Amino acid sequence: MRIVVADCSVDYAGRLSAHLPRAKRVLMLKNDGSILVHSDGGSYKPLNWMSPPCALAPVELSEEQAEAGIVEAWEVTHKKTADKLVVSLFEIIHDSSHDLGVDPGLIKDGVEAHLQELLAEQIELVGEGHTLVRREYMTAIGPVDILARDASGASVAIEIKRRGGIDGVEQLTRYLELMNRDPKLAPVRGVFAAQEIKPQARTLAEDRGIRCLVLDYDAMRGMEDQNTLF
Amino acid sequence: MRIVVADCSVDYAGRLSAHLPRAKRVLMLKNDGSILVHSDGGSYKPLNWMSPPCALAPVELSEEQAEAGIVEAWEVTHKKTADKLVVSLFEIIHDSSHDLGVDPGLIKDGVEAHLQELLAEQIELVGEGHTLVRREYMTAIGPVDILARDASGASVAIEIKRRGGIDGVEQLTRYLELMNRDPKLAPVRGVFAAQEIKPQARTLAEDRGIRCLVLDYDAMRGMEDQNTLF
DNA sequence: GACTAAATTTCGGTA
DNA sequence: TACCGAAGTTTAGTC
Repeated sequence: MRIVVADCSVDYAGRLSAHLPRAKRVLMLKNDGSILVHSDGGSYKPLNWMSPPCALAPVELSEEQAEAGIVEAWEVTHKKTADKLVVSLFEIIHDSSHDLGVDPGLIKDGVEAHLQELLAEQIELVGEGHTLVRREYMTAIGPVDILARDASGASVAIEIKRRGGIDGVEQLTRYLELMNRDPKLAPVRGVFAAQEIKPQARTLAEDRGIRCLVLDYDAMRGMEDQNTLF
Repeated sequence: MRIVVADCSVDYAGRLSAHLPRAKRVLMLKNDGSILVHSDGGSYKPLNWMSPPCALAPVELSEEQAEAGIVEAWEVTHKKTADKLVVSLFEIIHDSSHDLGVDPGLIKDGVEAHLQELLAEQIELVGEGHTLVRREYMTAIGPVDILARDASGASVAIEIKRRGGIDGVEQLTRYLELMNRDPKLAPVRGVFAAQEIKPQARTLAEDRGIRCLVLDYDAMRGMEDQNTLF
């Protein structure tokens, strides 16, 4: 990892063309040849970058460039596409390299998977008398998050999302269309369950006869803790 | 902007829980209080981070922490949510601060917007005798990229994507359903135009009677250059 | 490897 | 300001 703080300008040509006017920035050069150009604001997304696999090579300066005050220039080219990033350095303020080694990586406790697990355990939240058939019920076009039966024994397909948007309703609709063609399952009702359901998604879902269910993650987790106490 | 290279471990609790075991990493502390934790690989996404608005504060070390070899610890808390990131530093290898000033920002020449513009100008690419009605034709559920008429005067709704996937076909399908209920427009045919159309998206589109059109961006841009020459 | 769906998405535009 | 869709999305999982 090499870190350079420099007064620079950057040009990118690839899937689009972009230019960064001259300013002081932080350049992070990773070992795989990739580069990130960061400013002092924004979120984690760099102003510009080149993703691996790519290679960085110094550019021989033309007279015009030298006269313009450029002291060094790099060309970072992608190895598979024609993407190219050119960094022109006017002044190098800081330059250091560090051997970081291989990172052990992030360990995360997911949320959507956990939500599905919790709802499978607390399936009665969908409605009284409901029973779980199985999680990740496979269909030809992908797995339905939860397949259950209601008190009368009818099939219920449940799609779970952290944030419920229109795409989730579309996804569930596709599953329902398919499942309702299966005489062993039909009729299948749909339930769209999410921690938060956007108004347009709710409208679309209800228009299609899909019930919406807002999940309280903390309450469900609390229930789980209670259950595991005994 | 402060840059710290350190042997550290990181814990995040917020929308999910995550942990980074002890290793050497680069910590980028931006002026707005935000922090990025980068390793020497991956793409531009940090291993962990805290987005602004947030604040960084040193943590007083407990005896256990000191005995474990922690020399310093930071707590970065989000100002609006309850998100929290804790960085435990075992050894600081590098630490420097730099005043970058405000960045002038990225200037980019878009692609999808440009594609839409080009196709509106070269609407005959959709088919001989086609005429443009308007770009960004508003419907109750959002704007259709292009509304046109074919040689016979029938409406044609065009959805433009850079990469055509299933979601784009779904989007267009929603528009078509709605527009076909409008007697002033119906019948409306659909055209799914993209630089690249995925096979599954093509199948779904054609199954629904939507025509697929692969766009050659460079050729279209070339046409535009020709047109502007005269 | 191709494709799909999720993301602690972030970012920009519009109502 | 909230909502929605795009992103040079990236990333993870499945087929």
